[in-house]
Amino acid sequence: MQRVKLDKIDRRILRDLQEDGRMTNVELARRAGISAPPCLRRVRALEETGFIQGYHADVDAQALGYNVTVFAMVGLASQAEHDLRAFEARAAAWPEVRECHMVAGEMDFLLKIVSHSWDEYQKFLTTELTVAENVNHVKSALSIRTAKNMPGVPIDIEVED
Amino acid sequence: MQRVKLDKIDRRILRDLQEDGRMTNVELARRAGISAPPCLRRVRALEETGFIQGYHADVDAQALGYNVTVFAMVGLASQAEHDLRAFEARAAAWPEVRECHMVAGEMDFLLKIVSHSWDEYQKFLTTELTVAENVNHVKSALSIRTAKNMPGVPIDIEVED
DNA sequence: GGTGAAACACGGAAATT
DNA sequence: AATTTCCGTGTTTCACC
Repeated sequence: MQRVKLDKIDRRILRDLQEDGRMTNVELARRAGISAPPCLRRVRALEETGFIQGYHADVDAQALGYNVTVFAMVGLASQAEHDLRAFEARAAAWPEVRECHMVAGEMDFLLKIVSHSWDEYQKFLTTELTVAENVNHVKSALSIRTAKNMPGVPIDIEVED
Repeated sequence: MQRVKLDKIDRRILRDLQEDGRMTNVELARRAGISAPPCLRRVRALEETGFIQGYHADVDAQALGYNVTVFAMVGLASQAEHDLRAFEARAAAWPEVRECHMVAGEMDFLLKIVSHSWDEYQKFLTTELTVAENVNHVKSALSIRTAKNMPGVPIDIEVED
């Protein structure tokens, strides 16, 4: 990762693209207060230095039948680095597991899992997750409703460079 | 939300745009096996019916100095609908709170929070979250590392229409 | 869903400060 | 060194089949 400082224009670009990833370069430039070519160069630079890691359409999970989101709190029997990595690799391979975070506290991993139904989740839980190597215990927190779901991070453009 | 069935081409479009939200319409059409104009019509229809809720650049949180991600498990004193809504409104107004899910289980809400540092998080915790109306207890799970972070849902194009 | 055409945006190169 | 203007190329998006 580059440690070059971002100026106000860069942050403005990041904020706008985080808000609307399909904004055209001319509109982006207009908002940033510069002309299109340097704006595009900045975007390319932000992509190449990894500040922008990609662009994604936000697909409505429920519209596709994914009605159930569950956060699974997983405790492992062994926390040796090799065993942690092995579990992470297994979690990454399950398509219904969308996020896998190693956390400090009473659990070892927090997983965000999407399913078509509670039954489907239970099947995944009993035939995949709880029986996986080194998994000690799993607590499931079913998401009833999502009040906020903002991608990315807050970007304040009004700070000094 | 429309309950019209998506055909294989629609699912292909959704999958590709979820993967790369800035893919050009001609490339999208080429992959879907149709020409550009009908492809664009499908994309617009998917946007208007809400299957596609938006497009977002995936900004590297760490590169912007957000080194700390915390999952806060919040228990409320009162679970009356009015009080739940009040807490959700408050959570939605905090910019560092990126996600707020009401969950079933031992807690009431699961929040995903980003901060520049552990200190900044503790300040938020002690001056905002724990002192907020109706908040009973908060357990913080600091994310050590993220092994997987896939946006959206798995989209299988090879199912019958 | 496909075809053709106009409007527009992208992405160089040269000119400007 | 960076931004602005200009222009060729490709894409988007319209009307129509």
